[in-house]
Amino acid sequence: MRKQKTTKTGKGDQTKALILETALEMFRERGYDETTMRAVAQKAGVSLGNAYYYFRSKEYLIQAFYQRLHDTHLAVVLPLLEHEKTLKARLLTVMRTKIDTMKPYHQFAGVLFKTAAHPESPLNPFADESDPVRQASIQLFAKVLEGAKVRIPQDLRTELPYLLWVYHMGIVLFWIHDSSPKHRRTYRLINHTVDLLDKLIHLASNPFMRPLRKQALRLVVELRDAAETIDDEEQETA
Amino acid sequence: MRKQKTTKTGKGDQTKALILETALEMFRERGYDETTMRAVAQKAGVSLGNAYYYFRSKEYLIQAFYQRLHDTHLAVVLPLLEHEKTLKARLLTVMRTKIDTMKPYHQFAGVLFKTAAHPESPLNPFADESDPVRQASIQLFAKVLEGAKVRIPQDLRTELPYLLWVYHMGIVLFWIHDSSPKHRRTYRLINHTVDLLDKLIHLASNPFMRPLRKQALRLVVELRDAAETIDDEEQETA
DNA sequence: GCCCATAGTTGAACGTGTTCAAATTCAGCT
DNA sequence: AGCTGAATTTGAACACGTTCAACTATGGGC
Repeated sequence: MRKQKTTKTGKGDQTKALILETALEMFRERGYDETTMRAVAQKAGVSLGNAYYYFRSKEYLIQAFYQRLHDTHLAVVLPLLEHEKTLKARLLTVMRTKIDTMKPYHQFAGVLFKTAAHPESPLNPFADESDPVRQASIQLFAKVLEGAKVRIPQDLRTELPYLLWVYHMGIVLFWIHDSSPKHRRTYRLINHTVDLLDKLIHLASNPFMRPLRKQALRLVVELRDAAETIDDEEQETA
Repeated sequence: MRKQKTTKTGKGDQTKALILETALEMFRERGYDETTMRAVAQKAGVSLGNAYYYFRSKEYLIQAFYQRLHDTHLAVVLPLLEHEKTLKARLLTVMRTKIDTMKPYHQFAGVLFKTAAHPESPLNPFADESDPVRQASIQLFAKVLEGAKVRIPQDLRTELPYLLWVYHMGIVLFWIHDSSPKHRRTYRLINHTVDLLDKLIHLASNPFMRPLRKQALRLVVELRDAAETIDDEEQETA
């Protein structure tokens, strides 16, 4: 009675998937701005209005892009992580493969951040606790930590996945702006920052750093909570 | 012969200023998205095309907003700085007045960052070495440092104005997203981060931190240089 | 077999930012 | 006074994202 709705929602899902595939393909080939909703609809063989029936706006197509990207990255990085035991090596692997995965979308990614940085945008990666992609991404950094043979105090260990995710967002932001050949600058930045991060984490784990560490972590928690509460009222307005 | 071109460029400057004033006023009252170029042109008493003759795009109107904001902030903060002697107090003063100054534009500011975060945007505050507003803003933090009675090693002292500017950008970013009453959260964040920054600067100035400090500063310089070189090729395309 | 609520689909229409060829004004020159 | 080229100004036109009232298909209930 409630399970056998094969056609009811089935048709819609199919059309939605078709539009999404078409859009992502065109984004990859021509970039975001150069891909019009009309062109997507036409190539997908549906009407313009139909595309808007499934995606409230052009921006919402980007959310699907986030998801796709993360899945691809996971598939690449998880097997590689099994061979790396130190925190530094594991972080390096994650960051390098992340950039590798994003490469085909370099042009497209610029727009991604432009819209994501807007507070009212539904794509703002810092808002909306329930965003599954972000949670999954933070989860990956938790896994990076778990598998590493390193002693880290519990208070820091709790917040580190989130902090590493923020760091990783920073690297991505740099990569978006990086027009050097083969994005060498970004890879070099990853090498340097991971090395530095590794040292900082060890320093912060030192017992005599405890008071300063505690203070910094309190701040981090406050920031994170604020980010999650923010923009709540704007859901109604939209 | 070359000084007396009163009317030649004078007329244009006048029209340009008129359009700008009108636009900023409407931005403040209705927000950026709700202010159309047509409305600006009409209120300014010029044609739509004329507005585009002086401002290549709607975004270019924002650049003037940056400038205006900084000038206002300077006028407020410079007198106040004369009474503050410690680094911490001086930083607090600068940051608090910054938010005070921006308050009337809270809604508008969201869009500002949205466009500014786009790598190809002419407003990207990290690109374009020659951006005068950014230089002036960094200069303010240099002044904050100069007037403070604190011993800081030369290598750090050189980079600190830039680093403080980046920090200040982070606070502004938070403020844009902050919908708490009277932006209390932002002011609280400023209190906490300035306190932390003060401690970190003292820690980093400690002789035994020298190697780590050197490494971190090398990274900072590289990042800064990269940001300045970036997006150069895109000037042609635009 | 008919009905109807719901899911799905359509394309015209709106308002927007932006472009551009043409018209107009203006200062200096003859 | 008239000419010339540059600066300025115009408004129609374009392409786009988005909305919406209307239409069609579908499948479960009688």
